[in-house]
Amino acid sequence: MIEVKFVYQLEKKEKHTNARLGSFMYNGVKYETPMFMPVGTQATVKTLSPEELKDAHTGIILANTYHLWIRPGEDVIAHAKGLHKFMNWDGPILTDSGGFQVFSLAKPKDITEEGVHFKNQLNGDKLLLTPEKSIEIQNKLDSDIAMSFDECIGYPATYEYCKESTERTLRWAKRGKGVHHNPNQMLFGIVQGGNFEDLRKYCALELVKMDFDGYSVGGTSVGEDKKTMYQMVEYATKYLPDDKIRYLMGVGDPIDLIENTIRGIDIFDCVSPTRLARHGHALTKYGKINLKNAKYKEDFTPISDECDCYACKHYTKAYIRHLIVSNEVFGARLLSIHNIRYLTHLMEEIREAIRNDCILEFRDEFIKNYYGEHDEL
RNA sequence: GGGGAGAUAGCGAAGUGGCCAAACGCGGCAGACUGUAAAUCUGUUCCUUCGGGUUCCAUGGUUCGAAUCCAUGUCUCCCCA
Repeated sequence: MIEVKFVYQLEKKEKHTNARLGSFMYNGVKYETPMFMPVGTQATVKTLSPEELKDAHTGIILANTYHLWIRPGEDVIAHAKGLHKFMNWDGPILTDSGGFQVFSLAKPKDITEEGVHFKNQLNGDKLLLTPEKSIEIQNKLDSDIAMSFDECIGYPATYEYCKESTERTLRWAKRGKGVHHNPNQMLFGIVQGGNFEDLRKYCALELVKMDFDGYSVGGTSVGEDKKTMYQMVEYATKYLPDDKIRYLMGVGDPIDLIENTIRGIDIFDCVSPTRLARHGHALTKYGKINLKNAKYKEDFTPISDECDCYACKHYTKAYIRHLIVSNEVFGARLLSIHNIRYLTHLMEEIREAIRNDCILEFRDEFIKNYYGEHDEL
């Protein structure tokens, strides 16, 4: 469907911080960064149609190599002429490599130099995912951005472990790059290194030497506090080239989007808007609210008066609460639509603030509202 | 009219002499969730001034001790006429 990979354009750097405004053209459409990417692990952003995603101003979406590998299998998707056709999404797609599943599913003993041994949770089969295999699968999926196969290190981790793991992740990055031949697909390297400045620096510089199409910061949002996360991001972005896109993996808390934009990140992904939605939570300017709370039982106002999403334009908190409490999927859909739109709108505001060189003021104002003295918190 | 079974927390349902303020499920209330093994998980759910107080249909009894045994009553369900 897409003939050439897209090119990131750095358009502006904010005056007082490392925040960046950028863009790229894809399929005749201009996309702007900083951007938030919803996660669609199994070739679907849970409960939402492509039309609903577009209405929520979604740019890139994510899919997952590991999950699509074990079901339906990359060949099925190749036979469908790629992920875009398979799932009817003509916007950009980024595939995660399976590196997060090393963190979430594998045990330390399952990780070897060759790759990572998994047990297929669907049928018990023994699986081996290697850097080469991950790239081969992503080639077949035909996503627009492939990720290097890495180990997402948990937190806390010792210096020795982080060093060993990060060096292996670098070797894996090199091996993956060696077998990556899809001319329509970009390949990103992933900076690991835990919360150790020298390891982050070393990893970033080594990846840059390998010349990837973009760089991401991994190993965050794995249990560390916010201060540590921001530090890890600073350690990494400092050494990444200006002309390449920077992607912070797995981060989606609203304040984290702002803080890490300030530290030079361009794109983010997170399951939180859709998962929180399925669990009954709505993101608002005045904090996260839990619609399951009894106080919304007869609240016949929208989640937000200012929000332009389908859920806010047509439905009340009381109705959505009823749906969630009744375990009706429409409730999860409405909240997913809202939460994704909330984050894409937040990114629009962030871009506007960068344009106006007032991202710090924007952050302070945001925090005042989001964490202020409001009963929603 | 005759025979049988039963009544336990908001609901369903275990428990049939002490380890019972009473399992478990549902419902209720709240919390967590960050490259999705997640429409999941956790806590809590008689009252309380946190010392304790009052409970297992009701009343009376047996017993050191009763949701549990006995008597009577009330109510419910089933079968036969």
